[in-house]
Amino acid sequence: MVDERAQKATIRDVARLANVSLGTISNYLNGTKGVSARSASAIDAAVAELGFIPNSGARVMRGARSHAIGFIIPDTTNPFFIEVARGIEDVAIEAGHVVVTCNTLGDPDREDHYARSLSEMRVLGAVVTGMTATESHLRLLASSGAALVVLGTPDLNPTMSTVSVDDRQGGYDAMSHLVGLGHRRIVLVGGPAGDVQIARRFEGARAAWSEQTGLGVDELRRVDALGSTPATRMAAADALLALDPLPTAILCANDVIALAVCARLAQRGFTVPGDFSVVGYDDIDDAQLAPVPLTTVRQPQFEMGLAAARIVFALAAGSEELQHVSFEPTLSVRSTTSAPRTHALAV
Amino acid sequence: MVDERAQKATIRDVARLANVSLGTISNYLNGTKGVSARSASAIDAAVAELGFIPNSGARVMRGARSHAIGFIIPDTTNPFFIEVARGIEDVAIEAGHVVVTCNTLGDPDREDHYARSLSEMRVLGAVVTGMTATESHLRLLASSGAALVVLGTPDLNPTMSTVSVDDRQGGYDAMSHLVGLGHRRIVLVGGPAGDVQIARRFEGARAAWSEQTGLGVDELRRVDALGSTPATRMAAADALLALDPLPTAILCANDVIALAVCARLAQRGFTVPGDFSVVGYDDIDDAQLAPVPLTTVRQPQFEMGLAAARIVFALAAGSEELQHVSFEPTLSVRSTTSAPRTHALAV
DNA sequence: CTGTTAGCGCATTCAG
DNA sequence: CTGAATGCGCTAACAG
Repeated sequence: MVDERAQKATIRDVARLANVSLGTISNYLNGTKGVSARSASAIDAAVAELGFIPNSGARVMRGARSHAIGFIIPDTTNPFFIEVARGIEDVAIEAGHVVVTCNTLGDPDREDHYARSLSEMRVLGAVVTGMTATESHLRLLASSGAALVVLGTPDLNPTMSTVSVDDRQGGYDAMSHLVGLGHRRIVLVGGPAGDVQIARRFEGARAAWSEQTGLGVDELRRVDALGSTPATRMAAADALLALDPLPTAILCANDVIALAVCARLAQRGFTVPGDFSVVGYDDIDDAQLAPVPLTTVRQPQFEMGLAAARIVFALAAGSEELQHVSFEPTLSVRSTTSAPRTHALAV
Repeated sequence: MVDERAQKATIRDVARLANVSLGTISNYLNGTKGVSARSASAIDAAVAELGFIPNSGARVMRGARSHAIGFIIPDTTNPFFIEVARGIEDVAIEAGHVVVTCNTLGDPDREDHYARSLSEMRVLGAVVTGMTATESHLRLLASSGAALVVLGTPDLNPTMSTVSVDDRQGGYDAMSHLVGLGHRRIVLVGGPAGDVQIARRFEGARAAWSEQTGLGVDELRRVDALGSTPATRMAAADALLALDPLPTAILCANDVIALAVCARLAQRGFTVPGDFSVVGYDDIDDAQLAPVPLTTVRQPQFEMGLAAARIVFALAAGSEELQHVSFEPTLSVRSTTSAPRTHALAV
């Protein structure tokens, strides 16, 4: 029953060995107050000898927040979120913190588990990807004292700080590009229903369409990937190929979908942009690495992570005011788009 | 200076409101002992009314481990690790824990930061990707009482539990496939130096080569991606195209490299497998999603995560014995490999 | 089944 | 600059 594994040294042991008092150690280790050089080196020696590791639980119990921030997302397999996470992580590390990535898969049970866990940990704050942000799990987290920043539009989250990109504009630009190239038979490829961001992008796309072509938005067809797996995206590509008449251009809700569509088209023997033009959204790394580099609307993922994390720290430091940082999407024209074939134009 | 943000309710407040004692609350909330139905409902009501959120720091301070496990990896942009993380996460959630993903980038400062942070948090354990595993940051973590499992070979980590896949065998199989197809001009494409896993894979590949062709291993050329970024992988592909004579087949250390190589070849106007056969390693999702589905050696990433996390919990529960779980790699032949062109055979 | 009590490791008083 | 005392929120051990 003996547990030899656990580290036993406490700050008291250090004090004893170094021959100084608790307070001095604490002051030295936390830089609260200066201590004499003699004490300092004695403490260093004792810490090293004992292998002393402060117990952050004790600090937290006294009312401090833990040195951790959460990042709540629906899907870790989307490189977009990973890149945002890298930005968050860099800021967190600089502040001596860690980030707990919470992959909810949109499952309420998992959302609840994570909100509760982060709350009990007394995390400093969290970056959440959200739609309503009034959801109960987020309220719980907020009530625990965590500083929340949502990756989403300010208008839907008036009471919280936000980091956003103008989705409507991005969709508008993507569609303008396609229309400008001469495309008039376009499909929108979306993801699982209920995603606000995607809705905004398509809203912008429809606006550009009717403004610039004078045609009705019902001329724009739509296909959705019914899930967040490779298989569902491939299926969406197949669905789109069953459309009659075939589209000449495909505007996707994100790059992961766009890349899957491109792959499927290639597998089916079609060429891009010869047979179809394709536009993505996000500009993940893989977009430029594709066999035919993807035309897409860029969101500055890493910078968004940086910004969100900085707001978390500012809020946690006592800043009262909501902050709303917004970035502009930028169309990145690469090689998956071109004018439609002449015979296609002659509908 | 008033901080209204933080949640103030403690277990004492709950006790007062529910009119029961501290001990009863604790017993009820933790399921340690049964309590009367009357008490239970009174407690539930009080918890809800007060919005009480237990402070895990207090529990940890009393000697318990925190409900978190770490996952230390060199590069979050490799989908391989993300998939392993998903496995770890599923087990963690089931046990009411969270996982802290630590992206070190191979930087000793970051490794140190994370080892220290996880130690101070008193995490239950950690899954580490490691080479030597005797590295100082891992020793620190172990000394904090965390249960460690390494994703790596048992022979290099005799003192720790491991989850591994037979890299040598995987490399052997990949090479056998290529040799069997008739390829005799093959390049090995590796990653940043010092990766033990890659060394093993190539070791197996060389063994298959000499056994099956009777040729010397110096006939096998090698090119390396000098970093873990898209750009370095593209550069490796370009380097390979500068070889004279050109290879007929390319054996890559992992899928991320292989996919980048395929993309670059396509961008340069070459066809796969027409001009070059390509083999990857890992079998990440993108492998089958590529325009031409990638032939690769599969490692069961998700299952590896599951296994590693289970060992962490077993160890933390007091199991003394080291565990070594190993998986078999399996060659997944898809469409990037075929016999070399005849003219290429006639060197 | 319930109530009481005694610390867990640390940072922050406050006196020297 | 140092030392001693206090209490943070909680659980385990024990007494009723």
